[in-house]
Amino acid sequence: MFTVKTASANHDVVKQGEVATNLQVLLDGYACRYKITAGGARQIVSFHVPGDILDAQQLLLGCADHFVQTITSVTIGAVPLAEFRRIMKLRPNVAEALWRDTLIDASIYREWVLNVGKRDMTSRIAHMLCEFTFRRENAGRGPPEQWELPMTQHKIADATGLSAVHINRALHELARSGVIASDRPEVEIIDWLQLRRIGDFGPSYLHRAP
Amino acid sequence: MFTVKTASANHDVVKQGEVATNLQVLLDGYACRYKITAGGARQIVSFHVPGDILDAQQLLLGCADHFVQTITSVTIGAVPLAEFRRIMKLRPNVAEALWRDTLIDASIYREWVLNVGKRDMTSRIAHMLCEFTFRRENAGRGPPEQWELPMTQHKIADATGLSAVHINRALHELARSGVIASDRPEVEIIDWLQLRRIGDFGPSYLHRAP
DNA sequence: CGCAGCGTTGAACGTATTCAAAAGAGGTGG
DNA sequence: CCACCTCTTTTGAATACGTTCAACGCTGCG
Repeated sequence: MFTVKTASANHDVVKQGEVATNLQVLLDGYACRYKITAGGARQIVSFHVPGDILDAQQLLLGCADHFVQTITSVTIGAVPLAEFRRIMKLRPNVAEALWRDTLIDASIYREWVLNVGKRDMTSRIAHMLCEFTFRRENAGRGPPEQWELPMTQHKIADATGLSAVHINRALHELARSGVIASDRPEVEIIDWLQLRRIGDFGPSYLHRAP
Repeated sequence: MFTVKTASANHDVVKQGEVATNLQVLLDGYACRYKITAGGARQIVSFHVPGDILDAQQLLLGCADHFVQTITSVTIGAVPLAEFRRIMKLRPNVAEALWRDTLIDASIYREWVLNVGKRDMTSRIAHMLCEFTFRRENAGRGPPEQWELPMTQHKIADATGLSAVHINRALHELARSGVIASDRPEVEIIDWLQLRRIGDFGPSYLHRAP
């Protein structure tokens, strides 16, 4: 038993401090998870593609300690928490699958800490592009060679801990060196292997099929 | 049924690429979890205090995608994985508790992405000190006012994405402004509230008792 | 048409890094 | 007990990377 709802772009579907009543699954569109400092600076901590669970945390941890915002218009499947807990009792496999999902999320966060903490501007952005490309394809959203980048440069900046100005320059730099082609908003990966090399990207941390 | 072992400081107890045969629990001492870039740069993604599970990930996700290294000499409890899986089948509560633990880990990683991505030098270091102080006390390792800092400045640098030189300067800066006293290796928190304010630290993301 | 958000560009600035060098602390062996 | 080695901390100076500020063009939408 679940309901389907839609939301427009740039809308918070999970709010900090809120106690969830539903388990939300992203069915179509893209979203991002972010936190804010006391000073109001915003850091995107993950991107989400169709198939991702948006608030697994609330199942066991009370209220949300962050926000989840839509990037595009989305459709979301919502299962009442009580209902979901009942299913988990009945089918331990479901609980185990969710737990596995949580472990993968944690693995991705670790990679992001590394990305934001230790890689330089170009590498950092390339890595982010690689991850999104990979997950996008993995979610069955079309081939990795050419696709429309759903997020603004400002959002990429918030995700990489850089300024929007630099994202712009780095994207042009990558285009000038022939790794990507960027007639916005279309992004074309021209040299996937080179992009992976620049971004120091190895997909093993995503724990998906090779 | 579990065995207890010891390890000296700066020893890898979980290695990247290794498939675990045991579930390891830190019983005494401190440890850190880290990843490395292709260029050899190292980023610590979490610190660990007694009571923490060091390789919950391997339960469901095959081989480790990172390292766990001891900071001090430690004692570790090890439960064979097969044994542990049997316990989980028998007692769903244990599995749920572990899952909950994984969710908290993920929450901490999110905070670290924010910390490394968006906070300035001083705030970043103060936040790290706050978190460690809080978790240390929460693990029953003595009062938060005064304690020995187990990690070197180099490790703090690796954890915050800064250089060791800057950690040194920032620590002195914090000492000069009277927030901490640092006659190394003893650290004394003089003004806990001020340190929290500087570090923009709110413990809710740790999901512990207030 | 006019407004708002996004992308683009240049120049000045600032923060943190890097390099280099030396002093202190702890451990080991002669 | 002292000499020596290594690791950590400390300090200064030059450098580099990314930020900030400001302004303008573009596009889509009301």
